[in-house]
Amino acid sequence: MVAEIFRELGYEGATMSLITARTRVSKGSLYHFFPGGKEEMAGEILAHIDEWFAINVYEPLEREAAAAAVARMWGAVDEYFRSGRRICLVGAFALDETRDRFGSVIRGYFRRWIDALEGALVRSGVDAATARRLAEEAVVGIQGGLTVARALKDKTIFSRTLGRLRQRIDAAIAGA
Amino acid sequence: MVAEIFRELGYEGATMSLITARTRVSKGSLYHFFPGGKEEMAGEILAHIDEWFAINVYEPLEREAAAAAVARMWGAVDEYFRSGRRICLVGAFALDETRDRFGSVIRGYFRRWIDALEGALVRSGVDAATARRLAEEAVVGIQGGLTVARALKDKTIFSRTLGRLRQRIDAAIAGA
DNA sequence: GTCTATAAAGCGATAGAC
DNA sequence: GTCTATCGCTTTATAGAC
Repeated sequence: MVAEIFRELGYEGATMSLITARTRVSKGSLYHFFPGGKEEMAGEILAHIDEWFAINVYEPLEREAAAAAVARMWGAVDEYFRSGRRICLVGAFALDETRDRFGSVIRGYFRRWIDALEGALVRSGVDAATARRLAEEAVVGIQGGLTVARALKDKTIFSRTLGRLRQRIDAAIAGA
Repeated sequence: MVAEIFRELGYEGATMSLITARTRVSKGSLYHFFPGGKEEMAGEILAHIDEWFAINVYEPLEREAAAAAVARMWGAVDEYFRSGRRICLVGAFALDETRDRFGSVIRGYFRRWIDALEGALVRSGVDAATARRLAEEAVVGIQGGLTVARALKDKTIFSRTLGRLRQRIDAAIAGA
């Protein structure tokens, strides 16, 4: 709910007044739950996102049968970003002045995603160099797809991007 | 100069006080040149970006020999984004609340880029469906590469992304 | 715990001297 | 044209009643 306000308007755009108005929770209560104020709220939202990706993306990629985990990733990503209607808050924070504030979380999000996908591809028989290249390409492509989809107000761009990346990775797994 | 402040901190993060401090031009003078204030400044910066891309990217793609124009695009893009040290202000604006304010400029930037690249690929003999797919993939990939490069503070991600996209498009032109 | 009222600071923008 | 001083408003954050 609050996360959606940040996703829609960015860190600066999501003012406390707007958050109280939309959640119908007063500032007093908001500061009761988040004594650290806005920064703590955003921090917990980022932690929640990281937890979701850990459970639904990173851990399956790290632990489950590689091909199945990769297949599962596409579904999870498509679901999470609502097929392109939602942007990636971590990516958005990486581009503005919040970058420094949440730098380590932002770095961890992208690094772990790329590393986990690379690992799964290696385990499924793809050679190391190709796995690294494909993993980086996938995470980069997803971010770009979300950005351009929102810029053009055309969510089909994200779907097509996801489809292209999936096809390429599936081919590498099949050919391994 | 001012553009760099916006690129670094985003629309909200680039406050007028900060702009006066860094440019050593007082607010009075700033408002003398930009009566419309901050919004006008950002608008002119976006217009300047659009002009640069029109001259160095779109028009060559639309007018020059297709293969040469595509080759030129990679150089122009790498130069403009300083090999990944600079982000795309248009992409950043697409993700925050400025999206609505500059919506048509943002849409125009991405649409014209994809369309121009698609056109050049078609003219160089690539079939229509493949050209559209490759053009979209390139612009999406560039945006994603810039985002992830900044998030991981690793500009080599952008270089590798550009290399991958270039290779794929060159192969399509060569095979056409 | 939840609220209203308000403080303190920073914001974009303006006035007016020079 | 450029500056300083300041306006009016919004921001984050707090105080204190209930």
